Amino acid sequence: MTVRVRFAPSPTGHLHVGGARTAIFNWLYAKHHRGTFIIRVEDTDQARSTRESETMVLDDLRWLGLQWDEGPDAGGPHAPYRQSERNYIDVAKELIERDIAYRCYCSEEELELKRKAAEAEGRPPHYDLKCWLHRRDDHTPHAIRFHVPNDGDVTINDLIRGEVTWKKDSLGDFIIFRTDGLPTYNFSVVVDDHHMEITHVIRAEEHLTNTHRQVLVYRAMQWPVPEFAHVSLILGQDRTKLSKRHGATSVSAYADEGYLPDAMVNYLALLGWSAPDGRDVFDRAYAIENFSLQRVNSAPAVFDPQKFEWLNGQYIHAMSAAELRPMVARFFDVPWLEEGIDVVKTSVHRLTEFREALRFVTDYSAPEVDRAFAEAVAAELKNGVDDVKAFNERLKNATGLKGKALFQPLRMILTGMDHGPELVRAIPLLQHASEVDPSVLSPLARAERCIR
RNA sequence: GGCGCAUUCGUCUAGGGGUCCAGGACGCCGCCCUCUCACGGCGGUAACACGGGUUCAAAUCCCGUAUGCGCUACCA
Repeated sequence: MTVRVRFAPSPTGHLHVGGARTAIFNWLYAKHHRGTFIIRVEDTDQARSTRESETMVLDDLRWLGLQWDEGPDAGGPHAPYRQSERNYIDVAKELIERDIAYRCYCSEEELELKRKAAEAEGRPPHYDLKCWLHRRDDHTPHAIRFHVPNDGDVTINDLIRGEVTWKKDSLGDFIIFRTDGLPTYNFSVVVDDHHMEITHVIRAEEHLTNTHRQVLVYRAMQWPVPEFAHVSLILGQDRTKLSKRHGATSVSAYADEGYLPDAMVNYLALLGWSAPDGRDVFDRAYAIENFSLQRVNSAPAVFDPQKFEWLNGQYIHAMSAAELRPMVARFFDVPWLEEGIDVVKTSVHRLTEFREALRFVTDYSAPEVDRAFAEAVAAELKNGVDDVKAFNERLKNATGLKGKALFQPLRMILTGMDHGPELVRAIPLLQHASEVDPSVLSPLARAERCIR
């Protein structure tokens, strides 16, 4: 049987890192098994869902490079891929006819009162079965409930958590269709997953205790129950669920801060999953090849911005200036960008930092530099800088300065003489001329790097 | 309240009865490289929540406690 998995975002804003990780796990699982990765938009909550949000989420997914095989804009044999476009009422009607579901005419106010009374008396706040005991069928506004008999229990074998069991009497009759004519999540998700022939439901832990309701629907319809895998939550550094209070949490925010999609996929995959050989830095091909749900941790994970930034730096350092240039250009662009990137990239962890790292060239402010020093530099410059090491050596002897004291003012003078961009351009040539060894050339290059 | 899930260095984790006085990574500290800052290399710091069992042997299995989180909605 071929694996079919789906990521089902609610279009209520940008994709957040938690959702992104769930999407990544689904995608990795599908790719590993050469299966199908599907996107389905859960937009039955019309109050919160918008088409603009859907576009944003889809764009975020594309930015991450998680290409879907079926879904919005991709088509596929199991359309529609938006819940708002699917018909659910026929299934509900079938359940009513078979006396498994029933119409409920209770008002929300009435239910609210009963719930509070039950809680006050220490009883479970379950529905009191009023409309089940007095079933009727008329056109006054009503919701549809699923009847749960108080017998036996429901067990699933979660691929991440193992066996999880609930007693049926721990849950009351639940709504599958609202009065406004729209299906609830616990119902629509089952109908969708069944019609799309989803084989593995990989989703966040917050859905774990809804699963027993869904299994009941599968059983009632005599539909095959898919495999489940519930991934733990991502926490902020205060160990509460990651939210806006913790700073950037949306994928697009990280994109704006200069993080690379590959680094993000890598980091998020590491939050809960670990490579069999323990490596932290890996590309997509490696992750796909080695991914398995058995290696997904069931405990919640704290998002660590420092490690993410370090990892992003690893990607930047490993990339060539030519590869980096178009990505950096989104934030900052000059004609000599590629040469500049080449000079400073090892000191950068995020794409947005290139601007600051190259500031010494673009907008230095003329400092007070000792006149004698400036003249010494000018004199040495006349001799040329073909041998950087010798140049530095002569200058050091001439001024009696070294280290920071030497290079800071030197850099200022060089850029102050408007040689900045030319110097940056010259650096790769100098490097070449000085026969590879960076330690030989670098003094000048690195002097230019010195910002503070 | 009820039900469910979780608990290894500050953080991400390895570990699925003996090979663990617990390994790796980030961070932090130190050293090396270096005429500055980085990069890189080397080394160090630091953890099995607690209490009972089971067993010759438990981080690993079972029970309980504590703590955290989730669900218990006509949200998803």
